[in-house]
Formats: sequence, structure tokens, C-alpha cells
Amino acid sequence: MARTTARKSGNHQDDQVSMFGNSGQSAALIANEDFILENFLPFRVLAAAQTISRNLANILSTEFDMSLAEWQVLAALYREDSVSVRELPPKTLLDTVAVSRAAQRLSDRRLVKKTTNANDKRLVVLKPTKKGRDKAYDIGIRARELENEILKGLSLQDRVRMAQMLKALMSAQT
Amino acid sequence: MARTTARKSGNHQDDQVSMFGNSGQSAALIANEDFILENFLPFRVLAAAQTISRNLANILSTEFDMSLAEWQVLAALYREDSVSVRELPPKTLLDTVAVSRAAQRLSDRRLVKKTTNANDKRLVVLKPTKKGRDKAYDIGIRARELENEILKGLSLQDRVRMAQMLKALMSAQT
DNA sequence: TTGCCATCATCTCAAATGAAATGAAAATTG
DNA sequence: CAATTTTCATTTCATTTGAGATGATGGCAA
Repeated sequence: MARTTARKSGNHQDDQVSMFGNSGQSAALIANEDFILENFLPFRVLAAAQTISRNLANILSTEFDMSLAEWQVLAALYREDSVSVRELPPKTLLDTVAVSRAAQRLSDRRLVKKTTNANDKRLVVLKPTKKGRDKAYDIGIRARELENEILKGLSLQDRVRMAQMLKALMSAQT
Repeated sequence: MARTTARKSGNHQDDQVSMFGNSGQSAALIANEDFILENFLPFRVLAAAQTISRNLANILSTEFDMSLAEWQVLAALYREDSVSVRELPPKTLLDTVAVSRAAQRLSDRRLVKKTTNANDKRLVVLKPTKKGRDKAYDIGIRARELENEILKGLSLQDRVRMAQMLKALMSAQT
């Protein structure tokens, strides 16, 4: 525990990142007594995501009457004009079932039009309506605002760095 | 909850961080046509968290027969010897209901002992058993391994910065 | 004290979620 | 081509989750 101030921090808001100093060592050498959930990076990512997710879902629900999943689908459709259901899971964070359900609700509200691909009738093609496109635009503006709120503590350089790190984190996963 | 087939983490190899260049500008000036879901930082955090969360839940489930929530409670109890249910939500990411349910399952498996506080009989006091403490230790070791896997793409300095940024992100939220 | 409100943990029930089943269409194989 | 397998979207069903109700206790003011 090289630079670990080996003490029980009675104070949780202090900025202990000591555990990362151990990260290079083999697990066996780590004094596990030092394990602090708050300093476990995966936990922090989860915590940040949960907070963000709640915020976003709240805004979407109250201001736009829309679920997170629905917005994800609509946002993905916004740029690419015409997309089949099966193409969406990689673009969103959703599985096909969730996409299907979101698409159904969007269709019910006339934000998206569902058709069948003529060449391959298994494919359901989604296309935003004018109304859907407008809504996506409005939400995009609001989302940018939220993003700036969230990121206000970070410099521009940090923001770029953050995006890169998150990407590295993702690709390190199996 | 059987093994969740870890979804293929899509390799979106485009490293576009262009949107962050706009972040300082007023929302009205942003060309919204540029809105790309993948580059929206809250979305990236969500994506990273979801991947991590699946990984972690998988390991806990298969190797330790434990849910994420149960581990969060157990890990929080590991250091502080004796904690009441109501103290746990701030330490974990859970609400009181989830804590209550996790505590019940942990108690059923004799990993945690539940008692009533003598001074205030409303309070349920949780205390890890020897068995629970040992299990928490083992999971801690494994969690460190996973953390290193996840972070292998980041330098030590980056890890520290990452932790700081995530913290800044959290505190910027309402 | 007594009556009233606040707090704590759990319970209940409805809604969201995920995994496997289904059905329809296309691709592949013999 | 017929038969079989694969792909795609949706449906079904069981489980998980969350929000408000419940019951038990404690705090506090009259």
C-alpha cells in the first residue's frame, strides 16, 4: 500500500484515490482491508451513470413524455433516415426486444412510421415522421443543455479526455 | 438471473469528439444536425456503466452466487462493523427497499446478522458474520482483478483523473 | 402524560425487464 | 425444388424493480 494513507477515513467526501496507487500490484499483495467501495472505479462509473440516467429520464418524462429507450431509438433514427429494427441495438444500448417495444410506442404516437422492407419482408423499417423529427430536434437541444450542466466542472480538454477514457474502458471489456 | 450473454460491445471505431468542441457555445448556435448519440457524453457514461455492470454482475452471479445489490451491501458492511439499514442507501447506490431485500437474502445465507437496535427499536442493525466477512474479502480480491482488466488501457495518471472527473460529474448534478 | 406527526423497515401490487417461445420470411442444403 | 436451418421481430411469461401503503416505534409540543 505504497501511498495509501492507511487509515480508516471517517470522512467520505475526501478525495481518496489511494487504491489506484495499488492497481499495478498483484492482487495478492493488496491489503484488502483497504477495500473501499466508494473508491472502486467501476462503482464510481456506475454511480455517475445512475445519477445521469435519472436526470435524463426525468427530463424526458416530464418535458417530453418520453422514456429513455424511446429517445434512444428516436435519436438514432434522427440522422439516418430509414433504419431497420435489427440495426438499432448496436447504436443504442438496447436489445431487440426493447427496440421493438420502443418502436411500437413511438409508432402509436405518430413519431415514427413502421413499414416492411419490400425486398426482405422480415425487416421492419423505421422512419421518423416530421413530428418525430421535430421532437428529436427539441430534445437534442435540451440534451445539450443537460450535457453542459453535467460537464460544467470539466475543462474542454478534460471533456475530450473523458470521452476517450470511457471509450478505452468500453473496448477493454470482453 | 442466469448468465446474461454479455452483449458484444460494439466497436464504434469512430473517435469523433467533435461535439465537445461546441460545448461552450450557446445551445441556439449548435447545429443540431450534428447531434450524434454516440458522442453525447451522458450516453457514453451510460454505455460504459452498462458494460461494466454486466461484467460485474456476471462474475458475482457465477463465481459467488450473489447479486450486485447484495455485494454492494456486503462490501459496505465489510469495513464498518455495524450499520443500520437506513445508513446504507447513501453508501451504496440502492434505495431502502433494495437494501432491505438484499439484507434479507444475506441474512438467509448467514452472511449477515440482523438485530434490532436496543436504543431505537425501529432500527435494524446489520453486521457481517465471519462467513460474510470472508466472502467479502474474496470478492474484494476478485473485484480488484476486474478493475485492473477494465483499466488496463489507462495509465495510472489517467485513472486518478478519471476518478476525479467522475466525482466532479456527480457533484454537478442536482 | 396524551395526542400527533416523523421516521424506519417492510410489504404489496403494478409496471418494467429479460429470456425463451413463436411465427413469418429468407437462405441453405441435399 | 423440397426440406431444413437461420434470421428477424414480436409475444409470452416469469422475475425484478419501484412507488406508495402499512405497521411499529420514537420525538415533540400542549
